[in-house]
Amino acid sequence: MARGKVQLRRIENPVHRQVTFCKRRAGLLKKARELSVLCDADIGIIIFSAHGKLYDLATTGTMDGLIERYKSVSGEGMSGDGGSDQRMDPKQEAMVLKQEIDLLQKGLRYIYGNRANEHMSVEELNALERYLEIWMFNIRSAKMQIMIQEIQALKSKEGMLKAANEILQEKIVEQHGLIDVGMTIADQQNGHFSTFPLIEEITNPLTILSGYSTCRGSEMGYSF
Amino acid sequence: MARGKVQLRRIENPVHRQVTFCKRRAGLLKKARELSVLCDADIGIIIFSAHGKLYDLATTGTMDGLIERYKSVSGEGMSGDGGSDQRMDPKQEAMVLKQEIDLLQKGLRYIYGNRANEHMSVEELNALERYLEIWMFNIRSAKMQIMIQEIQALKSKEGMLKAANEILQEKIVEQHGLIDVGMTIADQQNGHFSTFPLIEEITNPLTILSGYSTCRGSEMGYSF
DNA sequence: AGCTATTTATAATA
DNA sequence: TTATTATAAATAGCT
Repeated sequence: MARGKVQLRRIENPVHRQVTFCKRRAGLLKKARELSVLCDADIGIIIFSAHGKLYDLATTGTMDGLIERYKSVSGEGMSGDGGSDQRMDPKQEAMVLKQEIDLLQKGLRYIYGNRANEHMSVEELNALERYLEIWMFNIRSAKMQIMIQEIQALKSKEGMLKAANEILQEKIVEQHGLIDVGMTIADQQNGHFSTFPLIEEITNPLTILSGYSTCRGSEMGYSF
Repeated sequence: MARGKVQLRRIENPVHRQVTFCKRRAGLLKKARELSVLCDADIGIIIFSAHGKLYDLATTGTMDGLIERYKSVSGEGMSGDGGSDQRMDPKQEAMVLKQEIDLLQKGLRYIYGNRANEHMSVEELNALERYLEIWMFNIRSAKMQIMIQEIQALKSKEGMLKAANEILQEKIVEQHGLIDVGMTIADQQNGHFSTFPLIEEITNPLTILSGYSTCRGSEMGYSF
């Protein structure tokens, strides 16, 4: 593509061919990474040089994960090319999951093990970072939800207890005239649940994550 | 690459993203075919769109053939996992690792799957959150280290070049009397590397947390 | 889908 | 391999 148009045929000069192979290989992998990032695609590339040396790239998880996903999908869609591009079926989703677990395991080995034995590219590290950010967001959401549910359960329990309390008090008043028990008054003043209204303000975990910028969570099919 | 530089990050506009996906996918496959022909390489590419639709290319034989070849070749090079860590004995480390992986897998299932089927306590979620924070820190450290190493390499290169430059200039002055070349002066004033001292300030990845976008500056050399 | 203005990739070369 | 640079290709933003 420069200093002369290129003919689409095998380069005969071996040196020239090797140089071109190096450069174009790098270019191809770069393009693949860009496409992956820009359009949120998962890409695997396998290159065997003429001499049989292997070069590969997996933009998501591991190559094995992508291969498994490929096999499951390409095997399924035998009924023609009609691309009904709807939501992913559970099988595919499971594949994606497996890939991510692969990446995470690799990350763990990288961090806890000897770094010399595990090679993670800056790209992989970036991918891991993205996952972790999304995770953190989701985990915080989950915690919030659990706590909110718990709080609501406690609230309703409180309501029932209060009601029961009042009924009991009335009964006591009926039986003993003006003698008051006192406990229920103390409980009400204590304000054990007085902080609950504040919960509404922190329901959205975004308010907890100070620096969370690119929230991809909502568009990834997280069903909550 | 046209009418405006593109930032290396997910395109948020869905229409725009889809168009770019189509165009760049075509471009990528074309490049792969060219590389294959020009340099006599065998290439397989697997692309999953964000919605899970599969696009593939095998320049030689079938994808399954390439996958088999990939598996046989990539399997060979694996010389075991011998990670002798000095701090912990391997057995213990393996246990820790296994526990963490279990937790992470559970977390993934929890997030991606049906939450009703996976029960994670707030304690477990907190543990997960702690792990993720540590991970994030470590990953950012790793990225920083890689970049800092590159920068230091460039620095030492610069030093050598400057020294060589001065020697050359002296020689020229010796030979030509007072005639000055000027280039080296310009280079020194230019301050091409004047921003390097700032690196010391951002060595701690925590300071990067909020503003890390995409370091494209020195990406050329990352070939891990 | 087409059309350009620009950005990228890279062939030739050292 | 790597670096440089003139040019060919690819493609982003619009129709």
